[in-house]
This record gives sequence, structure tokens and C-alpha cells, in this order.
Amino acid sequence: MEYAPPQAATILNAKIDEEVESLHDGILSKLRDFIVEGHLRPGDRVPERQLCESLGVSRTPLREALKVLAAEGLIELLPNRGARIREFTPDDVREFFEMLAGMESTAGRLACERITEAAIGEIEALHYQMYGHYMRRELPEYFRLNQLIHERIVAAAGNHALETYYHGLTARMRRLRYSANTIKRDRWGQAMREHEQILDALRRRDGRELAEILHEHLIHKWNATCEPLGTSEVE
Amino acid sequence: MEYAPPQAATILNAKIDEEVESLHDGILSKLRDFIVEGHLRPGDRVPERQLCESLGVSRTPLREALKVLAAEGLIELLPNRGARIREFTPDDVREFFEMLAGMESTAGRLACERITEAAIGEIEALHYQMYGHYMRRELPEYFRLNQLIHERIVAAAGNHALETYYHGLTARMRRLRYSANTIKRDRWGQAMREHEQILDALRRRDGRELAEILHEHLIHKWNATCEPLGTSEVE
DNA sequence: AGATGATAAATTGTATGCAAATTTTCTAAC
DNA sequence: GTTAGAAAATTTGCATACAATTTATCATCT
Repeated sequence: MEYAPPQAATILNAKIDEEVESLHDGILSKLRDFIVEGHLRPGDRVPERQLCESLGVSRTPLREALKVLAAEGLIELLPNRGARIREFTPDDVREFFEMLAGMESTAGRLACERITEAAIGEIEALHYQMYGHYMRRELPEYFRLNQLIHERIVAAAGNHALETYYHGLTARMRRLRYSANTIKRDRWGQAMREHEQILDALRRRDGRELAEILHEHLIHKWNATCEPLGTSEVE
Repeated sequence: MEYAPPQAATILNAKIDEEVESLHDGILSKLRDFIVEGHLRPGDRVPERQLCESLGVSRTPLREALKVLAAEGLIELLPNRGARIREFTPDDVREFFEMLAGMESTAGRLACERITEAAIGEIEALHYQMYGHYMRRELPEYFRLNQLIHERIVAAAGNHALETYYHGLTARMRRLRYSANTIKRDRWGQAMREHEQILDALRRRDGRELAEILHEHLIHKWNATCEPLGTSEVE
């Protein structure tokens, strides 16, 4: 799975000859993906030498990438004991969701001021498409559209820093999502209703309300992942 | 000026033998401070060799630190051309303020659910102290207390990830603040009124409203820094 | 047998070295 | 005098090397 390349934002940010995507960042992305995809379990040591061979580079650039990943919070660097995949405590997960809620809420507020009618239309289209998947109980497709809608709103906020941090968060949470790709029937209905409200607030460009709904929506999502799975979940 | 060391949060996060502050991160902090303090002008090249000597380390750990700083957005890494101090466009500044507004807004909402009565009392005390400085037109002291109140609210949100990112943002903005340590008389009054509302919403633990006010408050602050300075500014 | 301590192997953190690229300096032409 | 071009000198990016520390292995003792 790949990110959508940050099209417009990158072009806007790139000066005449700056911001060229260094071939060296490739190591970083590969390592990040490697960890996020779950090839290394939380608590595991990160085998420098082994990764060097499989990536075909020496330790120097790899260690630079590890430092960055540590700064991003994906791994821990223990003095003289190397890197370990960070374990996420329930509190960490709560903090992630709260941040995500905050980011989306902020994005929603800003998007109401800046989004074009065309972009609203596109989100509407995605919404109805998602609704179709909901009616047909097509969970993976529903999740995909859901994610896409949220990404569109964040993109419409017109804030590159926000978008970058948001994508970083969702990347870190991807591993968590693997285990949480399930939803209760009644929660699903509620989520769908919330999405109706989201779209409605966006149409009316009511930033205050959209911020509120998005925050609630994400916190509900978190609550759902916390509850022990009951008897009525789908899939 | 120093940060209040993150007391409780660090203790909570530190496992039995993990998270020891590596002596190596010292380079990172020193470099970050060196840049934030403004010893290097935007657009300047970062002299690797020179910094190595003045820090007393070789290029390897220094370059690791540079990679992290680049990930944080403080410097740019141009392929085969080394590091440059990042220049902030007006759009970058807008994005920073919007992020700050979003963070504080989110923090406020969370703080309303979690803050202790004691902590509210402390913020009240700071508020009235700040009000005194406002009445006596003591601008630097006012700014200090102002900053302190906002930090307290963020801390009261009980979200370490948010706090970390918030401090990163304010650090990056410190350089901008140097030039913006001025305020118009009428804006000062408005800011003071907004702070009254902030305290009021916090007392009532009305997260929705506090989030709204904080967002507005920060956006106003940004507008103030953008407007060309008129005739009635203080200092 | 299980625990304890010593030795060996592996791993980490940092310094140094070298090829490729860039920037600077110097020279020569217009 | 200014500009274009070539050679020298930095500078960058990466690989390797080496000391310090940690981890693993193994022999010894209770």
C-alpha cells in the first residue's frame, strides 16, 4: 500500500531547485514501511547488520534513519543496547486517537473556510459510495472509503504541516488498525449517522460544528476499539 | 529561558530501565537550541565541519542529529549540498499558528475533562497575576505569564504526545516571536478579555466552548502578527 | 542440578577514510 | 572590466575500522 503522493502541496513547497527527494530518504521510507507493516513485533530488537544486508547499505545511513524513526516515536533507542520496536501501551493508543481527533477536528474547521464546492461534491460522491458499501455490508470497501473521506477533509484544510503530521499518525496506527478491522453492527450504524452529520456540516460550512462532530466521531471510534468485542460484531 | 522539565509525564513514560536520556541526544538539543536561538540565519548553510569542532564530535553523530532536525522541519537537507536553515514563508507561519490553534484547542477540550480543581486554581492565580501585569502595562511579564497559562492548559490535557508536539511547535516559533514581541493596545485588551473567557470556560469545564475560544484566540494572535504595525502599538 | 562468575562473541557508538559531487579560485578570452 | 571556463579545494555521502559496552557461552562451585 502506498501513500497518494502529495501533489499540489509539494509543488507549492518546492522552491526552484530545492526539496528534491533524496534517494537516501528511500531507506527511511522502506524501514518505516517495514516496521509499520508489522514485520517486526513490538519489543523486538532491530537487527542493524541484518537490515543493512537486506537493504544493501552500510550502517551509517541506516543508523541515521533509525534516529529519525526514533524521533517519530516508532522505535526506542536504548543507550548501548540499540533500537527496539516501541510497544504501545493502552495510554499510547488513547493519546494517538486523541491526537487524531484533534487533527481532524482542526482540519474540519479549516476546511469549512477553504474547501471548494467541487471538492465538497467529490466528498459527497465518496460518501454515497460508502453508504452503498454500508448497505451491502461490505466492510473492507466501507473502511477504504471512510479513510478516503477523512483524508479528503484533511487535505481540504490547506495546511501542509497538519497533513504531514496526520499521515504520520495514521501510519503509526496502521498496525493497530490491523487488529481493529472490525466493527459492531450498532456502532456501524452510529458511525454512518455521524458521517451524515459530517457531510451536512461541511455543506453548510459550519466549522464549529464540523470540528465538534469530527472530534466526537473519532473518540467514539476509539471507544469502539477499546470495548471488548461483544457478540454482534461484523466479520 | 528553559522549559519546565516534563515531570510527571516522563516518569510515567519511563519503563523500569528504558528511556534513559542518552548523552548523545545532547548534540541534538544543543544544535536545536543553537538554531532556534537564531545564531544561524534562515537560508544559511549549516557548517558541518565547524560545528563538529565547536561541539567536539565527529561528523557521524552530528549528521544523525541533522537528519532528525530535518525531519522536525527546522532545516532542509539538499542532496549533495548539505543542510540549510529553513526559511519560513508567510504560509509556513500561517500553518504553524493554525497547528498551534488546533493543538491548544484540542488540549483545552481534553483538559476540561481531566484537570483537577487544584490545577484550575493555579491557572486562576497565574491569570490574575497576568492581569496585574496587563494593568501596569508590563509587557514582557505579561507575555511570560500568558505563555505559562497556555502551557498549563496543554499539560492538563494529559496527553504526552500532544504536549511534545506542542513544545516542538513553540520552539520552532520562538524565533518568530522575537520579532513579534509587540502588541497593539486594542488587541491587548481583546486578548485579555479572551483570557477571561478561557478561564471561565475552564471553570465550567465546558470543553466545547474552551476549544472554540482557544482556537479563535490563537487565530487572532496570528492576525495580529500579520497586520502591518500601526500607530498605537505598545513598546 | 542450579546458580555464579569468567571468558568469548557480537553489538553498539563514534571516528576516520575515500570517491563523487559541488563550490571556489584562478586564468584567459572577449 | 567583465565574463566564461577549467583546475583546485572543499564538502558531502557512504563505507569501513576500532574501542567500549553488552550479550551469549561455558566452566566452576555449592
